Amino acid sequence: MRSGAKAGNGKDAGKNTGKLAMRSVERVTLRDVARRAGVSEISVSRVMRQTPNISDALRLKVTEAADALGYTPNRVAGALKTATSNLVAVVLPSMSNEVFPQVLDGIESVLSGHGLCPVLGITQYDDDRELEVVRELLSWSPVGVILTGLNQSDAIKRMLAQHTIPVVQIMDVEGDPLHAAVGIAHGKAAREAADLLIDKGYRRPAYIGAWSERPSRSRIRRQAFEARLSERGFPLVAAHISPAQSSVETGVAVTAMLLAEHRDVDVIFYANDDLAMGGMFHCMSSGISVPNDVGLLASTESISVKPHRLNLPPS
Amino acid sequence: MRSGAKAGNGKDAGKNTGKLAMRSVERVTLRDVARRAGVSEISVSRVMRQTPNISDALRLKVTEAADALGYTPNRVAGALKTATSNLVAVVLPSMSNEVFPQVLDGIESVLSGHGLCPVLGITQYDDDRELEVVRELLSWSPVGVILTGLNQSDAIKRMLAQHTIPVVQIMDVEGDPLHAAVGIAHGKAAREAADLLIDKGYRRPAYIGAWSERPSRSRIRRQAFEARLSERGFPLVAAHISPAQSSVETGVAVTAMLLAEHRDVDVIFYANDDLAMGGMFHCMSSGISVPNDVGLLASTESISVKPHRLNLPPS
DNA sequence: ATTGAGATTGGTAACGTTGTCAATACAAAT
DNA sequence: ATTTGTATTGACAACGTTACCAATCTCAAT
Repeated sequence: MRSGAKAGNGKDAGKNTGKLAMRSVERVTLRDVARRAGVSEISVSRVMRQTPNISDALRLKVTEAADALGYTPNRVAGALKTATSNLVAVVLPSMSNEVFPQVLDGIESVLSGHGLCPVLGITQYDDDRELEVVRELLSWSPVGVILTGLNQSDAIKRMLAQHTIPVVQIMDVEGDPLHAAVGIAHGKAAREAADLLIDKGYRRPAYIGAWSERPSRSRIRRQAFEARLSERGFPLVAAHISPAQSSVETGVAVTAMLLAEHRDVDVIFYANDDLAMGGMFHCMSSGISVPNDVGLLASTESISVKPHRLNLPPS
Repeated sequence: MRSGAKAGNGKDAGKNTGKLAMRSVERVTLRDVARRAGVSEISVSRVMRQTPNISDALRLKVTEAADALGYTPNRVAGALKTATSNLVAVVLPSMSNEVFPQVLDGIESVLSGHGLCPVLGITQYDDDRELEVVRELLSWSPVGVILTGLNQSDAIKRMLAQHTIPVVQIMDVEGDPLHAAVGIAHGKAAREAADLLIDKGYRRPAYIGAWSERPSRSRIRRQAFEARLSERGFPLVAAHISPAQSSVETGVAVTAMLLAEHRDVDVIFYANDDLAMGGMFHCMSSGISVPNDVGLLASTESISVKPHRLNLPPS
């Protein structure tokens, strides 16, 4: 597969004398730039890194030589020496749920503003895979890790403890973060949703979920929702959790089924956006008026942040 | 901001004697594992890499020591030595358009099956940013690069020419790829769409786009669509390209506006899924029957692949 | 002129790994 | 017993960069 790389290492001694760099087999290094500029390697390094206290003369010589040679710094070497990088490990469970691309988009835009690069790992909600992914990403000495959810396996926590980099856990804040958590208080949000529905006068609520509730966060939302409804005296009239993957189509199908079986339902709480969108489609195409005939609710977001807890030894 | 990392480097000389690794300040290296296992560093390296010709005795000693110390290989050092990595640079213009998360999902799943990691860069459709992103990602010695579209700037092409890694350009195949292209033949697809509509009997087609047609691919689709319609004798009746960002809401609004102004339109071709979904919503909520009153079409995908052209010097 | 405090440059030695070349062990073939 | 071959292990030197000391050099104050 990766053959062909054995490219003839032979006689490439000819210097680039022209202006445009020819295809160079050997990588252009600091040494090459230094030689061409007639300065030391370390000086080139400093110019490239914008270190303070560089004379204009030196800077000029170096940038000229670097441009001429088409020099690209080798961060791998730099990272080895400094034991840091500009990489941030980002571990997400999936890209199918619409929320994760959005989250990733946000992560990327903030990171890139700080000169950092996200390295992506996707676990497919599989704990073993998550361990592998984290191990893989940690081997690149990232400066930080972003994980999804608060309940990583002990193996992962142990592995993270070997490093001193900050860990941010996203999507959930109801629990104990390793360092910091940013996300949704799912239980609180679901209770607020229940309160909202009841306060609005709905009395016969139903719930629709999908895909065996893989992200445990959706299970937490459902349970909190259910519990709060019961507390308030208006328990769930119906609930259907489809084994199918969450999607607009699933939302259409399950909504149709549920409303057919339970004509008295007056509001439906959906596990996520896709399903709710499907519900909306079903109602629109069936002449069911929303929210007059049936109310639809996808989620109440109540984002909060747990501040970074410094990782100090218990004193 | 990134303070606090200056953590006391002091007296942590105590060996890990317990079973659970304590927070170790120093990184565990091959050397540590080797010492503990009573073998050479290179042997540890070989065991970790599953090199052939290793005795079971050695393998056992090494894995035992590695587990005990919680060793994680340092790929940065490995990458420096071997001048290769398991990273693949992935450069996308955006995460907002639903297609890119899907593409990224596909990329990640295939890559991870081969032990590769995507490193992500997002350009926001900005050529300067694309150059920066590519430079940044190349500095990590990826084994390959995935770019979006076929029209990168010359600066980028020159930079890529410095390396010998394969470049895959996605989303478009109508043009000359650097090495290989995988994507949609946009012009062909749009012409087929035009044919399809006319063959189905539609006679008064309209077009809806958004966001100033930022990805030039959508402009290509529109132009090809328009041209083909004219060829067939049924030119566009109306077109509206919203300055707003493409979204379901924009789709609703623009569809409403267009249908109000042009009651005779019998089919609408949308620049993308989001807009079409908005159009669908508008029709459903306005009692317009699809496809009886108006037909809606988002895209005809006609994926093709240009095979890898080996990067040989002209002979 | 002399001194001293920056500012500016360079030399050297790592960082943790792996390719290359040897060295050893051990079995099979003579 | 000797040779040959193969399986297994090790020593050493890089990979390209940067941290850590020096070594100059400049310029103003003594």
